[in-house]
Amino acid sequence: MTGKEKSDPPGRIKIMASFSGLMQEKDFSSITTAQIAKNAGVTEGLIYKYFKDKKDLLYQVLDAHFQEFHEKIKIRITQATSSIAKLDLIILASLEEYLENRLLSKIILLEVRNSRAFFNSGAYKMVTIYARTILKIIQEGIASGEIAADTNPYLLRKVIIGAIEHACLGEVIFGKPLDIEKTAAGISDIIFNGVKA
Amino acid sequence: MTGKEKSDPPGRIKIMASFSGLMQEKDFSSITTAQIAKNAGVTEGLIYKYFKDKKDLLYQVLDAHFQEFHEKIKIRITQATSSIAKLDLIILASLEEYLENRLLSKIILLEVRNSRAFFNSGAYKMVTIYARTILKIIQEGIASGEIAADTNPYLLRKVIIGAIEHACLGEVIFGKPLDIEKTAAGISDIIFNGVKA
Amino acid sequence: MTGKEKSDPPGRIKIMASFSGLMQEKDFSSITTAQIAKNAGVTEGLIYKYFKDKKDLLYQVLDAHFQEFHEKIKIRITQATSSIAKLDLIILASLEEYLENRLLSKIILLEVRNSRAFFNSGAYKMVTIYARTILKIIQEGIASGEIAADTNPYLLRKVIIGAIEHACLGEVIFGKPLDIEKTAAGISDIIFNGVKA
Amino acid sequence: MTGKEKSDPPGRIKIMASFSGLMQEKDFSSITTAQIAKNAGVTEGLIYKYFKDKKDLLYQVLDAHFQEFHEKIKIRITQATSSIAKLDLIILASLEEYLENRLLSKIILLEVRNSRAFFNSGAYKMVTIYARTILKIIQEGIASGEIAADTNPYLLRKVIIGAIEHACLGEVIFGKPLDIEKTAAGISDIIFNGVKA
DNA sequence: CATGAATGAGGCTTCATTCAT
DNA sequence: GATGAATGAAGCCTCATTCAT
Repeated sequence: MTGKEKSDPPGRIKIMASFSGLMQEKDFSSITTAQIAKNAGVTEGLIYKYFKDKKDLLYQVLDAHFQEFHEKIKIRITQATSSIAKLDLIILASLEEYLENRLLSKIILLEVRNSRAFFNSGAYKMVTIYARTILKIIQEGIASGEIAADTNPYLLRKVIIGAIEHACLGEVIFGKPLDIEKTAAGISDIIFNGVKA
Repeated sequence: MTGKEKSDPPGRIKIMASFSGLMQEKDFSSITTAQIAKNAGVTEGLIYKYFKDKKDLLYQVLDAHFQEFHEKIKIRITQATSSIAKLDLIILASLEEYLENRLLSKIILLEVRNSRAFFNSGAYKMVTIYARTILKIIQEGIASGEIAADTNPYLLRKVIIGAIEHACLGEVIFGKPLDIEKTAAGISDIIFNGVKA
Repeated sequence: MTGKEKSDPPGRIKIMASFSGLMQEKDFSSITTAQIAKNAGVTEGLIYKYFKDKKDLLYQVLDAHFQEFHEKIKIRITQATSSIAKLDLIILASLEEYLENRLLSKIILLEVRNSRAFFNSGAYKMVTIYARTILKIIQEGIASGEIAADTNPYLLRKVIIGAIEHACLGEVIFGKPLDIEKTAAGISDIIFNGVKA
Repeated sequence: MTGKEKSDPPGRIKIMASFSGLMQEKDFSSITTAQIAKNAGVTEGLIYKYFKDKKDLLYQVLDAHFQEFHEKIKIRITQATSSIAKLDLIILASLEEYLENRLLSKIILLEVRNSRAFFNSGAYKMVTIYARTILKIIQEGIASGEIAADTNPYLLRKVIIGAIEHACLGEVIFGKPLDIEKTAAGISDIIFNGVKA
């Protein structure tokens, strides 16, 4: 329905797949166009038929992945009724996705922050939308009285996203296994109930 | 008192200063040895008299900054008595330092995660010590009954560090100003008291 | 007929030619990639599209020259019938080739010995084949009774090759002219008849 | 008696010794002044107090070694009476020295040929003297009727030196052990008696 | 739709060498 | 007699990118 997958030429698809694969193992700046092409069974030149740039390729791939990610989250949220339940779901779903989809998490956690250009990219909009979704739920929670009225919604969002991202770091960087459900529940518990005895 | 700065040759000092300065504006991989040298008023070759590598330069500079950072935090912590007060202080001090010392925060928040090599570097040990300090305080808090007994200390640490780091991101990347004290208080409030109404 | 020159891209050919030319005047380590490229009318980068290394370039060029060299020798040998006549031919042909083909002789006489890496290169195999050819002829000579039965074939080979190589040194290094036929005949006479009165 | 060893300053001696040692393992161009200095327990600058050049250092070291080498040979020769016996001795002694004194052989067999500059160096004179010694003995042999009258003495010398050097190559490059006496006897036999049946 | 030859800018690093102290 | 800080030139190599076919 996005109108993209329809008639994409084989070369384009191969390139994106190749790049996605490489991003699983290495970081952006250490992946060369030569590798991308070779890995895709395509010539280097072809990359520039479909992508303005190496960066453009990154953004387009990221875009595709993120779209999928956000779609999934939106669907799951509808299953929850209370705001807190929704946020719980987001925390859980985000952890799941981050860990399952290494490409996405690596880009969001590691790569993308390095490049100011990213923040002007289309891909960044998706991140923004994700963040806005969270913000809205928080605000609804405050409005509905579920969340304390004096809570700064922006700050809460930061704590939530920060917790999610940091919780994934060890896994993403060192490959340490992580019990997703326990972690999600724990984060949620800390943030909603506080840790004070 | 660290016994390091004493007899360091001028060139070495200039190089480190130059690099520190450049890191304020650009990210590691887009800083060239040529720039470092020019900016230091030194020849490129001299860099390799004092540093094995461009990376080695990064680590040594980071090391110096982090040492200072951790030193300050340790001193301030002693002023607090309760564990929660100590954690409050750490949150505040970390925010302050991160924002004041752009070099440090950029390296920790952005650069360093990209390089697996970093985790074998001496500089990483410092980060570990910082993390351990936080963990200890949490454990003391649990032992003393200040913090809920069923709290997972590792997870709490993740939430705290994640919150701190994420709270700084906007400032670090976009230069958005941040009210440090309010932010610190807010994070603390969320984490210790919870946001549930 | 070797099936190599057919579809070699122009750049590759130019680079090899340029390098061959430069080797005529200078020694390997004092030839720079910049010179090679300039002399070839090509950019430096292109070298690394076709050759892994500067060394790789050397080996591939050497390989091509040596192949030709050995081919010629083999053909000429068939014209001789006795073993001694064959060795005479080899001595003559080797001298001729060495002096005509400065590149080859310089590499074999001077450069190549410096680099242990050479002995693992494909080019070294060719040298081995050349040496083996000589050894076989000697052994045939011994078997057929032309050469004294108590001759150590390996040592004789050493003396032959040593004589050839040393005889060329003056020419190769100082450009002293050399009467090839007389020299060949002289070497042959010394080795086969001995110099004892 | 050469007037050198007398009051050589310690630094000079250390540098030469260090360099000699390094030449045992590596080749000239891959030994750096930094290594020489470090290995000598001296600063790089000091090298240039005593030697014009890195090359100059090479030549002076070579000179010392060669002088010793030639001295030994001269003494041994006097023990022989006939010219052929003398040449036999030279072949044997040369093989011995080459193999025992890796530095010397490596320089003569491998390094030195690469550099035209060498042939203007003082060290080259020594090689010349060595060569001239051999030539003289050959000429005496011809005059005395020991060696065939129609022998070209220059060519014979080439064959002799070529045989010696080539015989050592395998040992020097690959470390293949060599039975010196047998080899010397074999070379002598081939050259003086010929190999024709 | 795709190839593949070629570019060019610049990156990091090495090293012999000098000179003030 | 020796140090050690600093230089500068150049070397090899990498890589994103373009363009004619």
